[in-house]
Amino acid sequence: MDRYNPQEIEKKWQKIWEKDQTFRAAEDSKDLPKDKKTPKVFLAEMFPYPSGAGLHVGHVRNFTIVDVLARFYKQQQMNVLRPFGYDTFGLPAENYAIKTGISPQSATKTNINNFRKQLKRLGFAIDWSREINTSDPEYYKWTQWCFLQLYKKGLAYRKESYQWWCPVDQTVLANEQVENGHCWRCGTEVEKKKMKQWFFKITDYADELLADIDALDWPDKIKTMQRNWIGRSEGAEISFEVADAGDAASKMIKVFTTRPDTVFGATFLVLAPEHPMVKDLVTDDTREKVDKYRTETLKKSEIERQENKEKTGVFTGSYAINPGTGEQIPIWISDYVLMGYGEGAIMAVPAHDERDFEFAKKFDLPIKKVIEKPESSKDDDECYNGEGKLVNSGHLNGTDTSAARELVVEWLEKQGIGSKKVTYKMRDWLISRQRYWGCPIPIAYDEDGNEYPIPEDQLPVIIPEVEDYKPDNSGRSALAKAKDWLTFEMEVEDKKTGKKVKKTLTRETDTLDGYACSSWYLWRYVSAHCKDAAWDKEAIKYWAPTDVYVGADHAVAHLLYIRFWCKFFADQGLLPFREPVKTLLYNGYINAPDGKKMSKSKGNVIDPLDVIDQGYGADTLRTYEMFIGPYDLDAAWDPKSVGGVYRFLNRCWTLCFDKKFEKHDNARIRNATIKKVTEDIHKHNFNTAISAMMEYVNELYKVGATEEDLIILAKLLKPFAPHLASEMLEKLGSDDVWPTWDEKHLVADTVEVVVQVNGKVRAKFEMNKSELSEENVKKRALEDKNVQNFTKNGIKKTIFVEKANLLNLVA
RNA sequence: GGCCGAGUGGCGGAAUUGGUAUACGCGUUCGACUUAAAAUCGAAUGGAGUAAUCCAUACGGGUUCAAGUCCCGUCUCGGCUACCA
Repeated sequence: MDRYNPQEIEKKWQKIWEKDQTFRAAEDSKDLPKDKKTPKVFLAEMFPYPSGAGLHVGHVRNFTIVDVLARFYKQQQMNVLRPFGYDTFGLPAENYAIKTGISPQSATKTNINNFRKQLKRLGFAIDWSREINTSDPEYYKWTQWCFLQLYKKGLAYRKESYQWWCPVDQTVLANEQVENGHCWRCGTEVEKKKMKQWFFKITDYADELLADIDALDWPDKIKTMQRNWIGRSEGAEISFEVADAGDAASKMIKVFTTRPDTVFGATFLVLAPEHPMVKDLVTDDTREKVDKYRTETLKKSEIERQENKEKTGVFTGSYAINPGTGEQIPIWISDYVLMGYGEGAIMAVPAHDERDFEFAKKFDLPIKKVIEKPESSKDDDECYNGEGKLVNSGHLNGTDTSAARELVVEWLEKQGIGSKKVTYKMRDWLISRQRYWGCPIPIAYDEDGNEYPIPEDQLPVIIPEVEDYKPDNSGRSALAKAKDWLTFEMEVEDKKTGKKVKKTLTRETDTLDGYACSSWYLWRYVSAHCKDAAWDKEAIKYWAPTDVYVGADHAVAHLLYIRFWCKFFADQGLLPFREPVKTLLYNGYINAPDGKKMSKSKGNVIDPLDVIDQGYGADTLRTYEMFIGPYDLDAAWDPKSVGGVYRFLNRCWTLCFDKKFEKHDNARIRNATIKKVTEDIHKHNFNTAISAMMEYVNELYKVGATEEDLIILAKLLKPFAPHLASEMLEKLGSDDVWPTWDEKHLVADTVEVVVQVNGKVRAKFEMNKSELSEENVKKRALEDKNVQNFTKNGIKKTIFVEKANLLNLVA
């Protein structure tokens, strides 16, 4: 008989699947399954950036998880949608173009072709008819359309904002291009430069994005990260009057606090150095020092500002009035107060806030206790930030801090100087990139700088090819160099007269953040080639939302953005659901055999295609990566263990092709294995599902396998090792319908009873299940010499646990 | 500093959620086959001890008839976050 030859059978089955379009799902409304009884399942991985290096083992792990589920559900006769796509915009292609002059368009095409070929060699059950690519005009036409929908509702807008700027390369840098405060290309320290930027108003959805996290079937880790990212805090906004300010515009300073209950303990105010009111608060005496401090802080890089944990600051020369005590308190500026959060100003309560305490100590400012900590409190720090009863707080003395938080706000509200306020750490999503290789923002400007959206019927705004891909020194992308593209004539409504006029407009040269392109691709999949809409209404109703989404990255960014877009489009009546992903699986990384991250520079990269070509084949690779450990944990590659999995598949082969069928009755282990594998796949315990199959095969080797045993084995194996399993099923003349188990086979006639004395195992014996009772077991147990030995001084208590077949005697 | 997760053989990891700790795989050792090696097949494999038995799930306590699992404290590692008022 032939030996197990993965090369041969894998090629054979890949050809068959391609020819038969085995994994094709119903495309549009006409095509959708009428049969409502067959449930649908929509599975996807986070689509990859197709780099020139091709697939790596991390991709294989990610995609195999999806594939196992897709094949498993398909074998269970469900309607499975398992598409694939490429996230192709981005810096690597652009940098490659700058270096080589090869256009990103063409490099991307080459890379996709390579990726597709490799994916096919892994035997993934992909519906290739709906392959998508974000840099395809057919696709980004609809990304631009999405942008316009947000624009129409005021959720895409422009405002001035600081951007990273490299003074040597004369270009704007994305956050990820800034490494420890330095430009990733030339190593120059980067600066912040104020520029007009596009934003999406994700903050409008902050509350819903937060509230809906609870109900998600997502890993807690991600849920917590998203909650922290949104960073909602409830508190109050309080206005402090500036003393002796007269009728000046800056008479009141607004602060945000989560502890309004401590307002009587506010002994000074601190403003962020950038705070616009600082200039009105300085006096002739302090001006020089304040100006110096402000320039120094602004000059400091973010890194320096973070490094220097010691508090710094200067007194402005002005005072504010504490609304509780009526006392005058000094106003300071310090870089520990951030302009971007709350009001950019705080009331400092040094007795009950550690940062304020530190600041007060350093500059010798008064510290006034307003909370009496409860006697039970073990906290013996000088600064107490817990709960307690108020003291030194006028009419609120004796009130609990929790109640006081409400009362203080009510009291301030009556005086018109305070109100409840909620703030978020999350900011609006900055989406403009001064990059060539991205989706053009469909906006143009007239000579006065007025914005005009490109009408939907004129989409897509195509990316023009250029000669030189370098950004120019104005901070604009290389798109600005495409002169023919840059200016054009369009009929628009004149902003003043309201009449239709033809105007010469200049296009926006910023492109969209790549995350915008990936914020809606899951919906494109349901009708990948739909010509007249981003997604087909009927198809989306049938397939979406995504049932299982698998990835290893983008815990907050991408996974928050798709939730935001989903809620937005649901509000426009374009999506019939408010959360895009039901179950999220977040898989771990695969590290090099030494446990370190794989990297080209370290030379420790394992190429999955090499593993296949070494002779192991795709089935071994897939099965190994599922066996390597729990899917959500990082794992180190172990070349020896790959061999172990290959041996296992080889044993499956031998059992099927090289041995005679036996008549042995293996119903028990067969049914137990079906149950274990089925339940484990449902729970995503892929590693233990494979263990169970190994045990099954070991047993069949010992006692001999019947034809039925082998059919079951092949069916269970198919999601993991589809080529081998298909070959086995072909020989056995069986379909691949997922098997069910019969509980009656799992109940044995006899069971092993365990007898413990004081919790330690002292005897084991077989017993007929029908005779299993406390008395019978105890009687048998006491016949045992060992048990007698340990119970010489009598038995105080007997515990019988039927479900564990266990008797514990307390002696 | 804060929040979260983890710590089980030589290694990757199992353990029905409080009920026989160490499944499965790797490695190692022995044996079979072979002129030999590889491959394959079979057996053994937490530690100590001749043995009965004892000791082992990071460490120290506790709850319980019974703890890897629950509670309290300590240590170590990993992730995220970083003056967010």
